[in-house]
Amino acid sequence: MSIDTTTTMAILKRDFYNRNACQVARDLLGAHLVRFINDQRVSGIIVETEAYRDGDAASHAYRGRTSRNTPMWQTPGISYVYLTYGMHWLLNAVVEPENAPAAVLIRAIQPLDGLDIIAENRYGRPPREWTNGPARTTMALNINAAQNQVDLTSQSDGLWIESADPIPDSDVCTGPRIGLGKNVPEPWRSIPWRWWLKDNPHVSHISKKSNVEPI
DNA sequence: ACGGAGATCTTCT
DNA sequence: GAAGATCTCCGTT
Repeated sequence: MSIDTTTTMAILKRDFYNRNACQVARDLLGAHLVRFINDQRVSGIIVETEAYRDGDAASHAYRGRTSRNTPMWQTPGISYVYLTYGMHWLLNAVVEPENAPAAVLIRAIQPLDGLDIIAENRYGRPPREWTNGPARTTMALNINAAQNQVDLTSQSDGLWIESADPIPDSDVCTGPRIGLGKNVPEPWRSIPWRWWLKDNPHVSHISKKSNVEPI
């Protein structure tokens, strides 16, 4: 789909995040993930997300609160950044009311501003592979442990999300979440809690093996 | 284009 | 001690 990038942006407020993770994941499609690096704006359009909810066996929060997953219980609208596979940082937005552990994983963006910085951060890779995955996205935007538990509703920490033109349902696809452990039981294993923009070339490469169905 | 394996280390059992 | 909300490289088609 083509995307209008001339819209006037507004930073998403806490109320936006204080909702069911599935609704937030759906509505984050098309929003702009923005990072400030060396006084330069680096951003991308969110094109793929996943929801993780309370009681969800695939969620980090499922077996209770630990030092790592504590942000999931905290104020909606903060970040939850964690290290996976010993080497990759993944960015989540914490959602739902405080004490209801839930988050939305940002799985892919379409590069928008600061392409020179993104190219530098993803040196040697073709543009198509700059941000088409959750760890590729954090590498492109210099996101790591320093961005854990920052306030996404404020510019003060150099990482926030802005609203843009709403995406119609006809341009949204859903499917099962990617990369879940093989011991994750049904219905969580195949529940369609991943959302992406139809035909967008920047969705995560690893997800392209999975099924593709419109809402 | 696709598939398999290694990388690498924190977190929790 | 094992398992990850993954990426990259290197093989083969």
